[in-house]
Amino acid sequence: MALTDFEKKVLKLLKKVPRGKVITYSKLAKMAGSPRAARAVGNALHKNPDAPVVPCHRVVKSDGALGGYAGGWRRKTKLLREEGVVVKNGKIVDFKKIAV
DNA sequence: CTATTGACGACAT
DNA sequence: CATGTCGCCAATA
Repeated sequence: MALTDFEKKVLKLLKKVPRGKVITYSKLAKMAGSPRAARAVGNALHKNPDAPVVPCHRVVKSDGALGGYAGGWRRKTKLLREEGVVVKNGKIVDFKKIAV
């Protein structure tokens, strides 16, 4: 998959996110070293070399919306629910409480 | 090197 | 609260 350093960093950070919690693209970008590169982060995840190694579904938008997902936001929502995250109408409930 | 694009963010309307 | 516009960064053509 020839991932770039930036993408690798993002993936690695994402792996650290505990199950049942979520993280925002911007926060991930910030940890990766570029606080405004939320889009670039999304792009990295979209390429999705993750599979079972990186929980892409735990990445959401800054306002608590799910954002996108390679397999569709429906799937993302379902996975989050499985981990104990309550999602309502495409938005995360108590997002602030479960966000890392 | 420049142009286009995309799983975003903040602000204006 | 919903939608639209501009700005952001990195990857790719």
